[in-house]
Amino acid sequence: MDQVEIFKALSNKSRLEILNWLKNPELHFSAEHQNCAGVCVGSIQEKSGLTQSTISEYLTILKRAGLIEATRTGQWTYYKRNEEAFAALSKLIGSEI
Amino acid sequence: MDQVEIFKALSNKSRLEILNWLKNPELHFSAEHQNCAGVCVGSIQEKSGLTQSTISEYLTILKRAGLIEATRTGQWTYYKRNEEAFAALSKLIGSEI
DNA sequence: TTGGGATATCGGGATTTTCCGATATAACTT
DNA sequence: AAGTTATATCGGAAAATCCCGATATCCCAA
Repeated sequence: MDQVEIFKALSNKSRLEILNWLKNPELHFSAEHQNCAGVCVGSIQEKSGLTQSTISEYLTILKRAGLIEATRTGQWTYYKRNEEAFAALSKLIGSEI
Repeated sequence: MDQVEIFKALSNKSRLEILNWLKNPELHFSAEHQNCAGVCVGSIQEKSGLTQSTISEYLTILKRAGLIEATRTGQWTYYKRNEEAFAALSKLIGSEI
């Protein structure tokens, strides 16, 4: 758990927005663009207004920080939050840092 | 409470180190370089190995993010943690973000 | 097996961050 | 008033980040 990498991942308005959307996918994405594995890249990209390459990169940054998880199914990659990571981070800030 | 500003402030190894030192000043600084208002800039600078200007800037960044507080006394500025801010951030990550 | 759709990676210009040395300011001392 | 000490601010080189367009890869369908 690289603290600096996590905080860097969180140091961007667009990435915080993505994490917020993924907290309640059913609220932010239509049913056909999500499943139990998460939401696909294209839906996130479309909603964000940023380019596909940027969103793909941002999702990779969040994934490398451990904040989200990816599941590839056919040509789609579904991303969802790793809630354990957020719980651990919350605890860390509340006690260690 | 600007989330991005807070996470940017935390996105640096040296600044995280400073916050860690300030968590238990009595463990990391000699008694004559601290008081109830915190630890003075020079002591932090000396311990860090970075230059005076860099440490002064880093403390300003942490202060602007609300993570630490400054008290000027004569020619010294004492810095200490703002624990409420850390508690609030922990709560935020555990529920909002 | 070829074409198309979804995602990842590459290369890069613009901006920001990192950390420095030099200089300014502010307060104390004599 | 002049010198000293503590801190803040300025200007800048190097590195990192932001976000893009172009291209590559991967998978499915016809």
